[in-house]
Amino acid sequence: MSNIAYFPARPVLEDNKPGKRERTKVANRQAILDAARAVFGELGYEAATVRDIIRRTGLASGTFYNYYKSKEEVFDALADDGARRFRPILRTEFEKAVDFESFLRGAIRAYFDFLAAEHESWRINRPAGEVFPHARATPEIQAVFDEVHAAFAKVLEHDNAPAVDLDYFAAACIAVAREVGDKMLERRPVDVDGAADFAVRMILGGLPALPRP
Amino acid sequence: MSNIAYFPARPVLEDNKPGKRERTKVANRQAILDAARAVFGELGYEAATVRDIIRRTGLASGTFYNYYKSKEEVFDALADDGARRFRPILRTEFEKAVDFESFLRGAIRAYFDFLAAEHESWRINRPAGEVFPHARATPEIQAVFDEVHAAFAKVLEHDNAPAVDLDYFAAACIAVAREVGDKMLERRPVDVDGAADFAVRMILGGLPALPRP
Amino acid sequence: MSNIAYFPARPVLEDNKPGKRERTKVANRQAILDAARAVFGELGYEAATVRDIIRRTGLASGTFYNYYKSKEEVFDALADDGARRFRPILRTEFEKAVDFESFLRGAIRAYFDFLAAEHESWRINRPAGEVFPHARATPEIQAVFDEVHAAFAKVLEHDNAPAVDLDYFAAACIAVAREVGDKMLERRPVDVDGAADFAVRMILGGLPALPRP
Amino acid sequence: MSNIAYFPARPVLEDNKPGKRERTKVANRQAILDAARAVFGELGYEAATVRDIIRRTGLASGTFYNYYKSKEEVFDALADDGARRFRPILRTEFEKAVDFESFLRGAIRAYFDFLAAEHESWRINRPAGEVFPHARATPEIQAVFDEVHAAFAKVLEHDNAPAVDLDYFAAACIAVAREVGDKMLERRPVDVDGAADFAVRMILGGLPALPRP
DNA sequence: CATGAATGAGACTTCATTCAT
DNA sequence: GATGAATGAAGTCTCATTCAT
Repeated sequence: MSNIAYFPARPVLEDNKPGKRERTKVANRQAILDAARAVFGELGYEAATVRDIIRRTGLASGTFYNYYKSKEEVFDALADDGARRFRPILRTEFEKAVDFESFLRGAIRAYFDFLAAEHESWRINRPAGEVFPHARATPEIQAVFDEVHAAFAKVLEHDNAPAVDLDYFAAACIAVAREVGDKMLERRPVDVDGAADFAVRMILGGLPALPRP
Repeated sequence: MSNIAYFPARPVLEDNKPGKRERTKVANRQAILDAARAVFGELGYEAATVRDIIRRTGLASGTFYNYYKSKEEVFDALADDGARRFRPILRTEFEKAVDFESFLRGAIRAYFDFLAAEHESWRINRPAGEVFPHARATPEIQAVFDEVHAAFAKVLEHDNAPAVDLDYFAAACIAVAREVGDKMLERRPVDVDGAADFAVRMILGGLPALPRP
Repeated sequence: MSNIAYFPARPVLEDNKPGKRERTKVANRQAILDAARAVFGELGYEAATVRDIIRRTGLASGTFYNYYKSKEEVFDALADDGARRFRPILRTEFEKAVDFESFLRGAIRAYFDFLAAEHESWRINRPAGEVFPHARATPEIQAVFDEVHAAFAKVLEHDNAPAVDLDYFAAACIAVAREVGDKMLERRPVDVDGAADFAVRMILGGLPALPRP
Repeated sequence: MSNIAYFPARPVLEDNKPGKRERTKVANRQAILDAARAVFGELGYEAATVRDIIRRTGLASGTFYNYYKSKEEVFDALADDGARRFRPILRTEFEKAVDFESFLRGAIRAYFDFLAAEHESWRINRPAGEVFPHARATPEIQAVFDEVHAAFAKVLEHDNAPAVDLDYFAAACIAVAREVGDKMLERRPVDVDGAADFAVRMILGGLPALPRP
């Protein structure tokens, strides 16, 4: 069933395929990222040490520092990574949307799907009360927030919706999505549809609009 | 309206005049708490060390351990302290409330007032992106959440409001309050009334109910 | 023959004798200094590491840092120590002197005696070409130089000697003393008298005044 | 006057036009030397690392090791370089000399000229108290010292001067030259003539012979 | 109880050097 | 011969915690 080709040691450089060096570099960077994700997941950000991450990669200690300067830097790389993967998804939702409601529904649904998929890597053993990693404001994460903000502005304008305090509103929406998403992950089975429906109704109509369980 | 049993008030000493030993002990404990608040404020929780706290205290290093076992413990004491001071306020609002709306408005307003007052102690120099200290789920903070939860349940029942997913709802409300509160603190002048109005409307009616700026 | 009193464990604090704590502190500081002297002697300044010094003291690694911040700092302490011990000797010579010649002779003689006495601690295994530790300009060493300078000025003035470029002259005298002293230490037996006589004559009369061997 | 055999001159390539590989090799070696000079000048010998030198070179780290085995080796190459350039100068002075005085004057003058010319490369940013690089006794530097020693012996013998302790004397002369030379470099404007005159008189006649400023 | 020096584990980091490309 | 990433030994130093005074 497997048809994975086993590459011979000597890299073929016919076209502009990267040489072996380049490939190990990429692999190492990824290995560090993976190890870091696992370690942060198990110990939480604070308790984790660079040492722990290194140990898990199997690389030499010095190698870590060829890629990242500190625990903080890997962490941000990790966070950015998530944000960077989410942005195109968000953009797609924006493009598909016809009005605010459809955008909101699509975005939240996409976010919850994303959360559920990422869940495994992050949720394991996180010390109670430790902050969700994406809570840190890396530039990439900030960009996502900004994008949400901008999308809201555009879509609401398109709807000829009356002006609101967009700063507060976007913050509140993100907060609702984050918190409900968090709670969603704690339930079994994980009910993305239900959670998304709740969050959307909450934002669009507040308490009276909430679904009856 | 309220018949929730609270923890007993701090026992009042007969003559209200603690002996010397007692006074020193209380003073030391307070000194540590104050130093810790300042240090956490300046360095953030992670970067702060027990050493830093001790240094600022002026006490001997060993003395610290007569009061707290670790940085985490002081932090929790600090957080609990906030929660413990907020709980009676919350309780008062609960007692004054006549329906859900009045409770929500009162509670949020009280929370924002509380935030604004505490602001000074916490906000200074916090590294960008660091999590607000009250984000940690200490028992005392959890108790506040639980209390909100319970109060919501009672008040909504009293209103004969239709059932909702209280867990999601309370989480969402707290999230909105927290986030809008945070944003409020960033604006000058700090507008408690406006922020509270926004949060309440958001929760009660969602987007269509929001105030026009 | 020995009448050294063995002090009981419990320190007697009748008068202001230092307690045990104080005494270990002094002892530790001295132990570090001694270890450092030995290590610098054996490995040279550059090759020596803080670790080496610690190892030799038998103290815990952290203890070192309770006393000195770095290798450099111990080194300077060591150098200062020498300078600090030499200054009173120099002063005495200054006070005994009746003219420049007697001061010069006394000072150089004292310096060479000092060198010879210190010799043992420093000379062992010093890598060829490594600089003599007193070559570093610590404040205390600078003070000795300044004192020589000042003494020269005073004594020459007292002699009604014609003005010379004191800066060059003092530097040259110190250089001669240092270098001849160094060479002196390499010979067996160490001939302090001969070396001092050479240096003094060199300074007072140059080549024609030198002793015939 | 001189019949001292010197090391052979650098072999002149037949066509004076090195092949490409040869040119690169020479250029790299020189680049490393230049970078090292700069780095030692800026950081001092001890603080400087091979890394620093490589970085400044722009070469790959591995390349360094095709030329030198260690920081020490480059340093010695650098020092030797100075000594090697100075030796012919010294030799010329020796050949021109008619007696001790003329040799001494010529040699010191030449040394101070040399110092003043080299000054720029070395003096910049040298940490206070760090030793002048040529203080290290590399073989090539030792050779200069030995040559001074030998020249002194020959010239003094030629002068039918009475025997002196040549070892002390040469050491003292070098010390005076070094120290006065150092001080000379600190003054503005740099007065080579004055400094040389001072050093020569000091050696030839001691204090009474010094110039009045 | 307060004190504060000693402890030593261990985190962080750099560096010289190697070696596959 | 040039390259530059990987290596891992080793050094620096901090920190929480203990415990004799």
